[in-house]
Amino acid sequence: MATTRRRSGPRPETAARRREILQAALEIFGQKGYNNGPLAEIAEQVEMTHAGILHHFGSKDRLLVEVLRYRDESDVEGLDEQHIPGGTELFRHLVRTAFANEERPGIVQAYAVLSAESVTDGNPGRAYFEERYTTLRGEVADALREMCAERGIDSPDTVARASASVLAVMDGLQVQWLLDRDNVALAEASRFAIDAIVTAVLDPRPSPLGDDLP
Amino acid sequence: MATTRRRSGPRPETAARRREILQAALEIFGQKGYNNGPLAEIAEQVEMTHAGILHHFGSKDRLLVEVLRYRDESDVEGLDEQHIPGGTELFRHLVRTAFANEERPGIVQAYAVLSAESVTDGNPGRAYFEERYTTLRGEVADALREMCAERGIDSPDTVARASASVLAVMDGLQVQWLLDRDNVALAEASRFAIDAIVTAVLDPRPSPLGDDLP
DNA sequence: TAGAACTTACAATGCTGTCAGTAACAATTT
DNA sequence: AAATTGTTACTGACAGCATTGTAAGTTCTA
Repeated sequence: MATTRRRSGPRPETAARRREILQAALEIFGQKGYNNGPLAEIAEQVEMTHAGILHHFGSKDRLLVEVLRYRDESDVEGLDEQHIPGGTELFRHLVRTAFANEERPGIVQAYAVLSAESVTDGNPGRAYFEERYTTLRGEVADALREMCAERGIDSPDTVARASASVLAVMDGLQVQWLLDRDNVALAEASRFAIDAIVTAVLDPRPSPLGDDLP
Repeated sequence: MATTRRRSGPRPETAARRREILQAALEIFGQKGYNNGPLAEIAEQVEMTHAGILHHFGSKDRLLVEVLRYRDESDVEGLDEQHIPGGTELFRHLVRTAFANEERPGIVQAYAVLSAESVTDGNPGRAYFEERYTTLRGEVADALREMCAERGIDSPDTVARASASVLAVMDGLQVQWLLDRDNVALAEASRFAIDAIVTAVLDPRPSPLGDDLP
């Protein structure tokens, strides 16, 4: 005999509250890293106790995973939105994002710190970043292939290397920028490097370093 | 009246013992990060208690600083040795190092994790990395200027952007590689990107992305 | 024989996670 | 419409562990 079950689910305001927590967590993890960013501090920022946060997310590990997903869903970063424009437009978008990021060092730092931390022993964010890089490289590669096709070029190896390189410069420059925010060359470098890499794909030239390297 | 002081200083074997500790610390910090890498674990690896390590280095903070300096002194990395060959040779050296690094993921990881961690609140390694990047950018810039001079080119802005970009790709690619070690494109990408960036300095071409960006 | 190189023991803190309880609320019953 | 009742969203207290650093004592050796 099936008794009539009483179900209520989360209350209307809870979704918003959780977003507040995720936002606060992003800030704290950004400033102090995941391992060094205590739940209590996140809790304090949303006027709650740390037990309250654990009520919502179960564990600190799960909170991190949700934080990373949250950053994707909201257009906080904007780098990898659902709908990516093809061809040239993607790179123009990347360059604009790089400039826009100057206004939000918090998110930039969170991303830089958490991605590097993710490669350490048993870090709960690792799977997220593995997948993320794979996806992003794929998107950049698609855009490059499209540009190649328009010009009647085909060079799969080059496209793969270039995709990784584009993401790498952007990440690497962010770390340097976080250590030296007044250095204008760092802000301008993304534009320069992306141009250089895309050009090398579309219009390859002989290496200035010789051809006898490993 | 100056009494004859009895001074002993460190014992002969101590220097070697400290190097053992630094090596162990580099490994542990590399695997788990600084914040998450306990002294006890480092101590265990050199068959000592954590108090023994504190006897030698005073505090965990000071140990980190010594670890970073140690990595420079020993040719562990090889990237920034005392005597850097000028011009083209520097870039050839960078490319070789990138390939060689495939054999030592431990050090690569230590570097990637610790540099990113250094941008967090009150991290004791921050000053080290700030200085390191400034120095390295300077060295790359010198090499680029030399190459420019040989070809009668002069473009200070470009040189500054390119120097930062070269270091950035290398660092960024390392993080991606740590997350996906079987991806051969990642190993080959440094070579590709460095070529692309150096070429863009020596032989600039119009941007494929248009000139209307921020 | 003083000082170097430790060890053991411990103090002090900080952190995550659990548990029991409380207040508010939403769904159901009366 | 009011009373009922299960559920949600917490709090406060605390267990339990990990970690850094200190202090006192021991052994060895220059």
